[in-house]
Amino acid sequence: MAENYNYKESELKWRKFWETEGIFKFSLKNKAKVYSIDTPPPTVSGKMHIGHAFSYSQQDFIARYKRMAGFNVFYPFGTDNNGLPTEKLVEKLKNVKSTRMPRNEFVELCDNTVKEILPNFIEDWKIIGMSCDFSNSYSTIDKHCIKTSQKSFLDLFKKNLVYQQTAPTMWCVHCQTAIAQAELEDKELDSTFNDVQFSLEKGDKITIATTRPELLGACVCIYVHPTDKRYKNLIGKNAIIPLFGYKVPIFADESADPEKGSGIMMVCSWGDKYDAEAIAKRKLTPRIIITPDGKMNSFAKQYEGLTIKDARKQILSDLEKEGLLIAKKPIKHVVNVHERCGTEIEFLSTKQWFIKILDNRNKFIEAGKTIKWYPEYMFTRYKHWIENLGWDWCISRQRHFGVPFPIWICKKCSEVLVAEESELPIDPLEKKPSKKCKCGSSEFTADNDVMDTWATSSVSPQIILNWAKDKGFDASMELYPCSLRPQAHDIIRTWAFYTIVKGVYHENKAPWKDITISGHVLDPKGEAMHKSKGNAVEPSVVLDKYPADALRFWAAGSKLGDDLRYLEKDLVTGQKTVTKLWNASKFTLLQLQDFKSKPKKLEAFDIWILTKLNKLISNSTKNFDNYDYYKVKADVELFFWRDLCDYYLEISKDRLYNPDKRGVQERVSAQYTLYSSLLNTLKLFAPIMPFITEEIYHMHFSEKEKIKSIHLCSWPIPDQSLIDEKNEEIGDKLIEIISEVRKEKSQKSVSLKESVKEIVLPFKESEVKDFIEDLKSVTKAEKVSFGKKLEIKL
RNA sequence: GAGCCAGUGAUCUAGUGGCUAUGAUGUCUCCUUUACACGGAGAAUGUCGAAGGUUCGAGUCCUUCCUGGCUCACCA
Repeated sequence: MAENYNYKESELKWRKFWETEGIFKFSLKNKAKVYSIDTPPPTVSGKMHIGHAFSYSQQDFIARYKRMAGFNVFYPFGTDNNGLPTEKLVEKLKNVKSTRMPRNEFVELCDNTVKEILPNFIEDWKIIGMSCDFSNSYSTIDKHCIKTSQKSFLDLFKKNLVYQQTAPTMWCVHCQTAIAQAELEDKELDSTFNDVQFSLEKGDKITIATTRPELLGACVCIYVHPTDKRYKNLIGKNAIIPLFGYKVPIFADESADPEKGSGIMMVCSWGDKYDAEAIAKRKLTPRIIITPDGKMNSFAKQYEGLTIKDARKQILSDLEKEGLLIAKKPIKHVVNVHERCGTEIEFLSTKQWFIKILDNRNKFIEAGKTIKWYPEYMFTRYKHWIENLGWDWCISRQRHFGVPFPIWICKKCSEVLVAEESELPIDPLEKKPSKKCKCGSSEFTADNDVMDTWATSSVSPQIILNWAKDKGFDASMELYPCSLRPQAHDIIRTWAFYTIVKGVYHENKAPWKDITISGHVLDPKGEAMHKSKGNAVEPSVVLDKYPADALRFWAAGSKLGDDLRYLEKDLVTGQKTVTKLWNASKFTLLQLQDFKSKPKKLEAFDIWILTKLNKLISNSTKNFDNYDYYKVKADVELFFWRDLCDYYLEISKDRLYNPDKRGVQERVSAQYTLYSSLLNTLKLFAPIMPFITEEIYHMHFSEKEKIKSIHLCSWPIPDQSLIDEKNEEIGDKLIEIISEVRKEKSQKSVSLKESVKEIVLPFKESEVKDFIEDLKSVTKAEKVSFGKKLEIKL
């Protein structure tokens, strides 16, 4: 055995071994119960980030445990590479603008770029030791996924759960597409709260406070609260819009808050959701003033063509010139921005596809209740999100690289014709429908729109299910619901929620039995990591310096749902544990070279450590079953470091080194104990540190156990016959004595090797006699006697 | 504004009613000991956020408050 462990060499070696030997390949022949994991397909970006390394490690602990625990683990790997995030990446990598090139060229460029970067991207997941079946990887833009996604749409269409509507929807003027509520983010911006003077027909003046003066030309009516005494006389009158000069009616409406601003509110098309509701309620004709690319249109008169920002500036300055700007207070306010680009969202009236979700909120909450959430409180977050939903799910995007809607629109009667399931996957821009429209016409147009990326990733359970079926999956293997959905908490409102929606609509039940939610990685100060903040840590940099096992060991240090700070010292601790395993194994395996048969009888201290080991196995099993990998990590670490290395290895040395003095059977007993303790420690650590455990396993145990990978070994079962509480209690007391002797030597600045003349033990001889020889050797005591009080005579 | 989570030695952390509160990192002292100095032995450091309450007994349960983080909402 080499002096030092070369993790770089070793990790690469085992990664290749697992792949060429197909260790994690899903087996159709395996008749064991299936444990299926609805793995998150990471969005293809340049590189894996540390948050990925963290949460994917956590799910891999579970996958590896379940595999050892005897399940036939179905653990496919996928990547999410369609839709806006992929387009953004391609635009950045290739320095292009999708709006400035032909659509098909851009789509092709996306396709090629994804193919180009995918292998390297996936490699990062292999490096951290993910035990997915990489021979079966899906991509959300591949034919199979497009088919599954389009099939989902057809099913919703048939069930009347999807509809197309022209209405004000949230719009990103930068990405030039509609977006969904879940894609909003808060951003605090500097702005001004402006008191603007409006005139009434008879020359009276009123003041309205607004943060959005550029929408003056979009104002269609004015609200005051019905009980607001100040403004009772305004109701029913008209107001004249400053700078624009047209008249709008003044209504009484509950939605005007007398406390806010001047208590008078202008309704514009559209400042927010409530404006849209107000205009619909009053049946007013909207004055839509913003173009899809964020400029002012002809309603803005002299401001036409300006950007929103410029129009705001110009209008404010003109108001000021006219003496109509009564006050301008600087404020900080929080606005909704598009999460992908940070642009403030607008409301535009466009034709979009929506999946009905508002009507069935209760169903989604009920379905959520049938899933076991780890940690439990994450369900509350899910529930609150649903309770606060304000919109149906807008799934159409005015983009290019994504799943096309499997529909055509009749040129003559505008009827929607949907594709047949057998035609899928289909691009209606390239293929004509196989039948005529109801009206007899065969002239159709197809939509340029594509689906929201979540519309596809939300069918990930169906993607892997259909895929398994295609591969000849035995129908008796229950795949839906999946056993587990692992993901991070930032996408509860998107991925988890949308997948449950689709599950309820397509299969009438929740998509998984369990869901585990990982936290985020924070910087050393406990703040969120952002590339722009410069505090992000790259896994490749970490892995250049530390073993992947150390990274995983660190990731095992926090419980599900908890955020974890990235502190380099924790990686050092992980690395030390790897080294310690190597060194302890070096010693142990050397002692095991001639170990063949079981001992006739176990020595007292051997029973002591085996008792602790079997209790540890029992607890670790329980903890892993509850997804409490952090407890397993902490318990095994403590057992290994303290009980096994600090105490037992030292205790066993005399018997191992001096069989002529201590007896051959006594040595065999120690060998047996070491074999069992080390092998089981390795197994317990294997899900967390797969590389070092595999390395050590292959140095000795694979030959004896006849299983080609530690990750295919069965999870240890506690041997109740080896648990001896009485023995453990006495052993613990003697461990304390050993500790006292060490303390005494340490305080006297004497080496631990130094012999002790006599130890007087505060026990009855009969009670501890089986331990005495080992106690004498480990403490280097020349003589042991028994008395009332502990005495250590150096 | 609402909800959720958390507040334990210098730092991070375990601990869901019961002996002198766990472990790690850091600090200090000692030990080159035949697995390991990426080690070992030991020491010091805690009014368990605050105040009340329940209980024979509370870090652990309840109430209120304070602080931090997250999520959602408001954002004329």
